[in-house]
Amino acid sequence: MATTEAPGSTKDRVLDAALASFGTAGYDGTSLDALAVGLGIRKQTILYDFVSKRGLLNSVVDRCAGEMVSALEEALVEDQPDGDRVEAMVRAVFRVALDQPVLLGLLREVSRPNSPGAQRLRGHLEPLLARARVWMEAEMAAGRMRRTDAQLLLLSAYSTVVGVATEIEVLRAAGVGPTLRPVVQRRRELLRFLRASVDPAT
Amino acid sequence: MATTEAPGSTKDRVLDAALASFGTAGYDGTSLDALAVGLGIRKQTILYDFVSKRGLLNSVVDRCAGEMVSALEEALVEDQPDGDRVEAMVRAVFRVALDQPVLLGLLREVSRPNSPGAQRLRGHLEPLLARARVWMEAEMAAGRMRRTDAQLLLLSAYSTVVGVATEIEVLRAAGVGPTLRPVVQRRRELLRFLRASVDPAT
DNA sequence: CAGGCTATTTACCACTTGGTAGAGAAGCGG
DNA sequence: CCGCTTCTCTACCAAGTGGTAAATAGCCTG
Repeated sequence: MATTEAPGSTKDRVLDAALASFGTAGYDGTSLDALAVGLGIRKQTILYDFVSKRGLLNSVVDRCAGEMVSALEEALVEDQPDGDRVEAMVRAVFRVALDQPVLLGLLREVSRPNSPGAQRLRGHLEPLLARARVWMEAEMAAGRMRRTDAQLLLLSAYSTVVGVATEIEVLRAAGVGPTLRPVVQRRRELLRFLRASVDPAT
Repeated sequence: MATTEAPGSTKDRVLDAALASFGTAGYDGTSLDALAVGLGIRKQTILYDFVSKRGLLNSVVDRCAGEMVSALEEALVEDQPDGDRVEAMVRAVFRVALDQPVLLGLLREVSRPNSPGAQRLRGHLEPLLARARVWMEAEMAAGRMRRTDAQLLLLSAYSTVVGVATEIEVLRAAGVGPTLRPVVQRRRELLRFLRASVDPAT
């Protein structure tokens, strides 16, 4: 009856492996057979739980988007009086991303338009984006935030996060160890950008 | 005897179509059959010119990297006395990217490590990066540039460019037309970041 | 016209893909 | 022990994959 799956269950292990494979090899580059062999099970066991490859992708996206969204909501609940809610969100996103780098791979794979799962991801993120948009517009109307295009600003921030994925991977490919520095630097950069776009002065 | 192919030739048309397909559908998501049908030719005609699918990808990467590199070299030759060579390079990259957005798709596809073609792209870009690195280190030694990690700075800039690809695509997916604004904004942001990292003061 | 060279075709092949059908197996309440 | 459900397996399939072999057509040169 429990909708949550015990960690370590077959279903959960499949989700983990699929997340990793989709994120690194891409959707088309992932074969159910290879996935199953890697887990020591048969492909049909995967299909029993997820019906189809597409269904598997959807489940992976759902789980990841869920984690991301709940992390964001949590960051928003910590009601800093009016203390930088923006900063809290950015930090939350980067924390999740650093805890589970594989998530970034999936995010990038799924951020490609026409990619299966792109639409599904949008479905998860859209309400959050909408909330952020109306909040920003309220702030702007109240003069606590500089007038700017909320939609554009949010999407720019989003693409920066996805860019971090590329950055980490490129760095690793260039031989630079998985240092924390560039990520921190980039977070600082993003924050500065957001603040500059938001500061009522200027 | 000419190594360059007349535009409009079959080989060139294949390269164009392959670039588009690799950039949007990805390498694994591209089938030679589909590619051929789209061009009104037979798959084996493609294989005649490029030997294998991998060879086709290599040729596409070679051509694109060539355009990018020559654009950069050209920007460097315009010897602004010591006038922002950095700015000239950034502008050159963005100009190429805007003229041929499909290029960004490929760049992103190929920026994934373990991706076929990633290594090849690195092979093309490495000498350029090396040159930039030694130049920056000379500048730093001369005190005309703030001490910083050249490698890290360059890779960060690179990932920003790739990020533009994501951004454009995400914007389009979100219904925002292919506006120029966010790209310009992002270029300005990158320039500011580079200048800040480079300014001897601070 | 013969003979080679280039370009494109038809015909096939071995293999992998995602997906279906159905058989066991393991547990569990009666 | 029975019957039911849940899960995993073996066996198989149709479609599509990249790739090979060989035939055909055009074209230029001798």
